[in-house]
Amino acid sequence: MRISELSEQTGVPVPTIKYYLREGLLPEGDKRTPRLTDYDEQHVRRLGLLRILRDVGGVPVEGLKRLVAATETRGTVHDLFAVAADALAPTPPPSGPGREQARAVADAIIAQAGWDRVRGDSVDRDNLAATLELRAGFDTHPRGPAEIAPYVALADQLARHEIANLDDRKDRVGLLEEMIVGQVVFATVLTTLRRLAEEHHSHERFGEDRRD
Amino acid sequence: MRISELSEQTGVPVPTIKYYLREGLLPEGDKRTPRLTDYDEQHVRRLGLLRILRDVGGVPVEGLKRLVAATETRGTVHDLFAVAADALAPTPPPSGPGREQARAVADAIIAQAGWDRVRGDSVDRDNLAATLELRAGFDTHPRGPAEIAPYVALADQLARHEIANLDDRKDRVGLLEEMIVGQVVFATVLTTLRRLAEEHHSHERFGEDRRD
DNA sequence: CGTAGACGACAGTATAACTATCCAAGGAGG
DNA sequence: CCTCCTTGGATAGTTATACTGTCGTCTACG
Repeated sequence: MRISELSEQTGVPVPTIKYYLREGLLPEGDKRTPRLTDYDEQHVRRLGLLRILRDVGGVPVEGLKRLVAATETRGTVHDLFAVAADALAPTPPPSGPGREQARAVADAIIAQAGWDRVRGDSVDRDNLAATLELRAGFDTHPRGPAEIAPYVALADQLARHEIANLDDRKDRVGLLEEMIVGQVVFATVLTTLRRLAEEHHSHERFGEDRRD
Repeated sequence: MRISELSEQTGVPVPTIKYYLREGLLPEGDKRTPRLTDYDEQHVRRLGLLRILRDVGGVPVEGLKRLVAATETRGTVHDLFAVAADALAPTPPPSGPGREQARAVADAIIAQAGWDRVRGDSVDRDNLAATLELRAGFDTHPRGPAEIAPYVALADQLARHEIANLDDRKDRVGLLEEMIVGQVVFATVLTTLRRLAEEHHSHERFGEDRRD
């Protein structure tokens, strides 16, 4: 199929496809002649994946590049997932004054959860620390790790559920795609659902409350 | 306190403070004379709030403006929360071909959850629909509402927990702040924890799996 | 009384993610 | 064979967001 057809099928404009090609997000097509390149279903699918990650998940193009690079990872599927997790994680903000302590708290939370398969240099350890640090800076509350316990339990549930539901017939990259889409889409869904649920549940407590 | 002091205390550069002032995110200080304006603790706090929402939650300046405007809402605290939810929700992407059906599904999910206090025109109804629509376009799977049920249950739990934990001594805007920070910070925390948990739990199923 | 710092207006910058233009050439229809 | 449309490839331009910098003036404070 030609580039124009690829564009029609996916709804992605031709210049954008060219851009993705340049950035290496989309593999080159089959170059029949220097003037005619052939794209196939694989390209349609990849483009769909890229669009859903960007439009729904807000994953930046840089992250998409890391993800594409991650698919080259050798080793077990577990290794592949670990590299992808780093690719998907935002780059941690520059560390402030309380980072070291926050990092210790983050590590403690992970240990407490029993997540002993998480690499010591996982990007998300720093991300967790950074968030904790900023939060601590805002609110002078005590706010110990106890506050986070329910979220840890929830995340654990969620992860078990999603890992268990992956389709075993797929190949390694297929599994990765399913995992990523699930992660990104359901993170968005969950955030939206949570806002909806708070709107509903705030009625019981605050439906009559006109405090000033 | 002078603007330079406000800057030092919060770590936000003076030009940025001026920018926030121009945009109306920060209330004007007390103008003692045309050349001397006095800022106080309230400004320090507000600046901290703005920074945490932007740096941790990635809330765009536009959203912050809507949030500031929301604090003017009359009515019950529940009404206030509802307006804030709309302010915090991303603007739904332009609707595609399957939006109407997706919106019906979204409404059904909300009804099924028993969230009957959610306004009919809540922005998040459209957001949920938009996400569902994009997801459906990617994967040709059946993927009925059953798939979403566990997330609904989780969001319900989460919302109950957070509403119940709000500090009753605060005034309406104080409650709003606490709710917003909780929502934004814990959305980020949960996303990070989930990636960590998936890294851990993928080991059990895929730790030896080198499939090709 | 001299000057550092504040105000306010406005212009400039950085980054991300596209989008547009151009050109030469190949290929499909007639 | 001729014509015209489309492609590939390179490069330049655009839009949006979120700041950041400069300038002229003026005044509170030492």
